[in-house]
Amino acid sequence: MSTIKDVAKLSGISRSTVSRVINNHPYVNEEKRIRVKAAMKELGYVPNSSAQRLRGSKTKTIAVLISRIVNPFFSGLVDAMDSVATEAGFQLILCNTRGSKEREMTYLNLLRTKQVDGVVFASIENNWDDIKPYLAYGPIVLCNEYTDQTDIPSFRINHFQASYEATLHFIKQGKTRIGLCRGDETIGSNLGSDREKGFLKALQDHQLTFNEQWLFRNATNFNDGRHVFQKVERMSERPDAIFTGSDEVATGIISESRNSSIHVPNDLSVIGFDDQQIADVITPGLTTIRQPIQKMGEQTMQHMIHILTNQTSLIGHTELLKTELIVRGT
Amino acid sequence: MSTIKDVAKLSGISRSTVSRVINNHPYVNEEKRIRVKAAMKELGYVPNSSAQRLRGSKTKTIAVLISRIVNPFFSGLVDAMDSVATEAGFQLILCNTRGSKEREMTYLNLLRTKQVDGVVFASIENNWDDIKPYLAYGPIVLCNEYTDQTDIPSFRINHFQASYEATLHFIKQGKTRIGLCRGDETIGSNLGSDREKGFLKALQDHQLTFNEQWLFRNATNFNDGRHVFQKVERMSERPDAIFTGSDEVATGIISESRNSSIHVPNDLSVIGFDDQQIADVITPGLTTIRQPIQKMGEQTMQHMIHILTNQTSLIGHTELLKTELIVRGT
DNA sequence: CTGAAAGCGCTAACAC
DNA sequence: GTGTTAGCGCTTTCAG
Repeated sequence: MSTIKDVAKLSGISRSTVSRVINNHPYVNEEKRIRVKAAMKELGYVPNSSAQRLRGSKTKTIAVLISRIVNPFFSGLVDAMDSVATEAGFQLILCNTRGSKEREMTYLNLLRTKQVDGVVFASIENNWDDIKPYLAYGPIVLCNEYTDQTDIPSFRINHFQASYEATLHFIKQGKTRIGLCRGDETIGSNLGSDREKGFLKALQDHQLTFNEQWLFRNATNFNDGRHVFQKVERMSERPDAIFTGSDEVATGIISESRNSSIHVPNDLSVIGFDDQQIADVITPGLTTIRQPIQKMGEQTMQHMIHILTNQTSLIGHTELLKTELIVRGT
Repeated sequence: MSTIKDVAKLSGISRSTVSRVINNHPYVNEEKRIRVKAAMKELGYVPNSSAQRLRGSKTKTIAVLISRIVNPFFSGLVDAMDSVATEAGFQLILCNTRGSKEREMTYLNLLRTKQVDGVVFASIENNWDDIKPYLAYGPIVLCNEYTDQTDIPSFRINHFQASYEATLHFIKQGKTRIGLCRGDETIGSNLGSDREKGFLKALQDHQLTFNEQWLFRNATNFNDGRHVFQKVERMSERPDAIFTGSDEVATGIISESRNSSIHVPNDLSVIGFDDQQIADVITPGLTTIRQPIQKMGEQTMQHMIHILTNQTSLIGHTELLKTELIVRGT
């Protein structure tokens, strides 16, 4: 493994000038620049990034925290972020927390140990109070998630409103016994509770009462959806519509309904969230709320890179992206 | 940001001993160990990983190359690898090549610049000749992909055989005009060509001829599947069955067929690859070849970590995992 | 068991 | 424009 010293020796030029060539400094004699480049090529020299990092304390690496990469919502987000990051010369460390608070803190420590320049939270497990101290070590940007305990930048949709609209759609269709699936109750996040509030507000605005039995907690994936349906099946008083927090859950419900006499959408309407590929392909087509996933990921990463590049953060900058209700068969 | 020097000063103990405490060396006086730990805590000290890397030339980081994270096959693979890596204290850098040779080489350079300890190829774009030289900088392990140009470890299925079996299934059902979708033609990879060979061998063994028109190249995602169907629709002599390289492509074909008079599976049978969630949910259910994605990812990462930990590689070790034909409606 | 000291490879003043 | 030099923060001989 050759070092800058070897290049200097071979080319007969000092280390500092070699370094200048590496970093494209101006004011380097053209002839020497060529000699240095030739030596670098001959030795197959590449700068050692650990040394550069130690010296410059920049890693050109960003940690992206998500709960499950296999969820198309998150892989879409990561994909969008990756495009922007790559373009700007940054790498991404994949931080798949699997919903674990401990793992989230472990990843957050990458910031303290200078292994990453910044952290993007696309899912959030811990209370903000526990995360806040890490702001001292580098920028943190939120994507999708948010909390009223802080005003750091967040790129997301208005979950209250989206939820209100979905519920309203049910009501307009004459549904009166409307249920709700929500995800885990993360203390530090307002996402789930805002969705619940929007849902309840819509019911309240139309004089509908809510049966607590129709609130399904911790429903986040396909199998959870199947279990939700099984529970519904066993109920004496069943909901006639369910607003789910994700297309995966909704798909699980629809899939499981096929083994039963309860018909979707005649007996049970379903609305999903995200507008994933599957929503368009399943029969009946899944009515769902489309999130601008790509835009959300791109804007988040652009902002992070802006902070990292210009050292200035737009504190309190919250970008609210538009959602759209996609009406299909369910 | 406090350093080892600060800890040494505060505790009144030398840097070397502090370092020993950090690294859990034996032979450190218990009382001193406690004093050091107290000082570390008081200062909120964390070792700077760039310095550790520079000194020790270990990064505890592995690069995973895939072509598209939004493909459920790859996100499943990454998820499995991540579990194993995290468990062993390694991080993953996500290398989404998007099918670009250049980007693949850029990522491969992480190995040269000592930013990662090893590289896993779960997709491969360049010719092996161009990748080979990088073996000098660290271990490379293949997952899913392979090439006969090298015998480095590979964890994968037998694509020839899987393809043969799928084609045989069509033949047993009385199909005679069988088409094939394959992905990009990567020079360095045998995957696509082996699938094609298995397919052709099955036809040949049953005295069926192959119409070149029914070979669809560069079909890798949902939209490609839709285009394939559109092409089929315009043909005067249509295939009565298509073996696709992925469930995504198959889903695209089925989805597009709904706007046409060609009925799946009556007029056109389809077999997918991977057995993704969607195969079970779509109607009609998609017949497909199940790959042991999780096991493949886990074994690959276990092997990589084994190499990194024990400095020994099982050259020529190819693990062939079992596939299973899942028969559904198409 | 512990401390002093020598670097790992690189960059950035600083002087020429 | 260019070379000399002093570290960045850490680990690891090598003596004690």
